[in-house]
Amino acid sequence: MTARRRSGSAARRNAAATRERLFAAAAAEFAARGFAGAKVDRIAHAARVNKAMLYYHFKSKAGVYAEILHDMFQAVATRLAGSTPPGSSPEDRIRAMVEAIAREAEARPHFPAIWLREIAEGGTHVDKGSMAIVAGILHQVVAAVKEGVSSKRFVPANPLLVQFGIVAPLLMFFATAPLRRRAAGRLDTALQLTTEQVIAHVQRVTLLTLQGKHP
Amino acid sequence: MTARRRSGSAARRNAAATRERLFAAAAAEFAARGFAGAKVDRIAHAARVNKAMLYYHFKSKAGVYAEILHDMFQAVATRLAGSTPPGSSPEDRIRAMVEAIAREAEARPHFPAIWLREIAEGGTHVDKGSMAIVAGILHQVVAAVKEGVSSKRFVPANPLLVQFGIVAPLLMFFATAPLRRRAAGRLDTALQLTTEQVIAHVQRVTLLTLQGKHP
DNA sequence: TTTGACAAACCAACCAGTCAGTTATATTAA
DNA sequence: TTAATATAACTGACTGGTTGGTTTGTCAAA
Repeated sequence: MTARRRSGSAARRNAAATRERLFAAAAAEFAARGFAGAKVDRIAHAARVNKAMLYYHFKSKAGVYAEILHDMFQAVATRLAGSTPPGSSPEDRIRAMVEAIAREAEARPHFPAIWLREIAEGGTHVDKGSMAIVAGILHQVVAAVKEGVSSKRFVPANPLLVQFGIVAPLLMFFATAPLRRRAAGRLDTALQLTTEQVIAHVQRVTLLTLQGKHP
Repeated sequence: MTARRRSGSAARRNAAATRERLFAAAAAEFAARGFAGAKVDRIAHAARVNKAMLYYHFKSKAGVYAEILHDMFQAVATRLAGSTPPGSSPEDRIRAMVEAIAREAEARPHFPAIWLREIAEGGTHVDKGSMAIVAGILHQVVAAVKEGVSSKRFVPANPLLVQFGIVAPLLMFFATAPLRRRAAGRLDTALQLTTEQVIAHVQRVTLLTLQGKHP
């Protein structure tokens, strides 16, 4: 036992936990208000610590943000790598891509809104390292399409459009989740969706596009 | 001729033109930096007028923003209304929807980024009037899908997912245009795209989804 | 001479980041 | 075991700079 603490009360000092709370509060704040709209004071308040703690645990406001971005993209890349064993078919790799993004977006509620904003802003805050991870992820789609085409499983298609067809609807779906929850009452029940339905739909659309004939 | 002006020089006073410049500068600023990140001083400077002019011509920073949003959505709605005569087939209405958004996004370069951010933010800044216009646009997809299904032209599909499948890739494509232009050199030529290609692709994907069988 | 279009200067509020301390806990010494 | 010491974790209060918005006055045109 390394730390003796007063029985029945939470630890009053715990650097790792505090850092974690700051990180989570910052992610929520950035997702809801964007980098410029996010206030350090509000993040600290939500994490129940003094603002100075953010500067104790992180380099700066921009520093936390960069770390959140990196963590986000790394999570997708890791999940993707773990779900596509070498030798997977192009179809499976497309399916895995859809699922990896969707699952990670569901697990990290702030992920989609932050990514969407970053796209709107032209990736201003994305550092080299994070950019490399994203490029790596996107490259996998290019590779899968290319392989599918050369093995005659896929009709030729612009990989960038395939990208957008996967990433954009997923991000939009998960980013609008809070909005749709708020409108749940007024919303037609036919418009309510589960993650599974969304994954299945995007997988189906993407593969239809890649395999299908022109209508 | 209502205004006499010094020969060879631009009019020094022209309320309509000034207002227009402010409007355009504000749209660019909001698109590039978001509402919170946008600075009134920078907008005024870009419009080559004093900051006080923004408050002379508009109610407030939020006021200009609301007007830009309204103008944006109104433009899409108007174009859409003009391109779908009563009696159009569901297919044509889907095609028209794709084209209306794409054309208007191309005509107003700030449109996609602003819309994307607004989605990420849960429509915080969207007033009642604009919201009604958006709802009207989105309702047309619901109606087209419903009609297509009941006339056996379409396979049943969740209209919300069809929405996302249309709007999201289009917005993402046009919002990343500046980014892609910047990376033009490093980008594979195979990844370069024209508006026509994008429209055709999204139309094709959407109709494949609505007509196609499960792969 | 009146008025609409404009700018300089100003203000109060806000905000990222800092700093001089304070307190809880771990370590060491006796 | 305990007292003394060290230091990691933390806070309140502050600052310099920024920003949305206002006020007051100027100037061109009718």
